[in-house]
Amino acid sequence: MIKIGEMSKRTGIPVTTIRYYEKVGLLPAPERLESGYRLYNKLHLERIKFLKNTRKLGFSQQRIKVLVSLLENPNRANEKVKASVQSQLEEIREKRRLIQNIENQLIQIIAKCDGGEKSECPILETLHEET
Amino acid sequence: MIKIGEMSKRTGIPVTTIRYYEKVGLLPAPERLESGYRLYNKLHLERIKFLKNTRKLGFSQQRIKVLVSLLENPNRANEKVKASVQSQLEEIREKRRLIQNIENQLIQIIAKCDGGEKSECPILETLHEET
DNA sequence: CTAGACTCTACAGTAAGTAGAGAGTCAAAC
DNA sequence: GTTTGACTCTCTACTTACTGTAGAGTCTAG
Repeated sequence: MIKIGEMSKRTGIPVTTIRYYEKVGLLPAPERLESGYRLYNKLHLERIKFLKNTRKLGFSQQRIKVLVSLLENPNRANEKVKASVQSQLEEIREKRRLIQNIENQLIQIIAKCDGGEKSECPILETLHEET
Repeated sequence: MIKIGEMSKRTGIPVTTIRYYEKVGLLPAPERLESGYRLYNKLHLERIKFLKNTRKLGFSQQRIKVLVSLLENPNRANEKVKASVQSQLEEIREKRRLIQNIENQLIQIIAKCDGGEKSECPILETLHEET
């Protein structure tokens, strides 16, 4: 049984964030000492590692909640887990496409600047055009 | 001279967002009718198109403010414009790398699920591991 | 017994808008 | 002349996923 500071050290998640996860329902409320200090067990540690990993993979809290409820259900269909991660992959793919598109546009825009000392600026002009 | 609804129609930017741009200093405050209605001119139209384009390219408000101040300065060095867009490109590149990394990890994780009906779930197990 | 580290709750702030309430204004139809 | 519907105004609250701060209480080592 460990207190929140020790939990923070072991997981690398800030103390304030751990409390926040409890508040939003991603982490079950732990026991408390008489003083009100939170006391976490091994399951909480596992849960926080889970949250850390899913967060790193860009999962939204909404989607993490779905995964957590599957996690807590011993009769879960593992296909549902897979489906959730696949939806996440689709979202990420779409984001990557968007950002790649932006990257290409920026490269093209930068290429318009020839470094000339004229008063007009091809970059600013481009940024005013209709797209 | 047009009112805010017409401006919204011409630019595709919602009315509330136009007012918001004024509030945060990206768009100069326009004249007003006696009734208080905003009246925009051609320069405002140009500015909103500019904001629309830079926003589409993922520029932060902070960076857009830098560009706008260069835009407004007739003695600007065009090199500074280029430098700002190049910084933006670097940021976007970094984001793309990150998201590509996530995409690859998700693909690997999904591959671990063989669709078996067992009680253990390789995906959930992976999401509990230290990384 | 006291200093310093730790923990508690509650509230405010971040980026970049979006949505809604409630009130006032404008143009046109009747 | 009025009334209907569309438009506009300000102000506030909400969004995501936290982070930071204030002020108070608690624990532990010297």
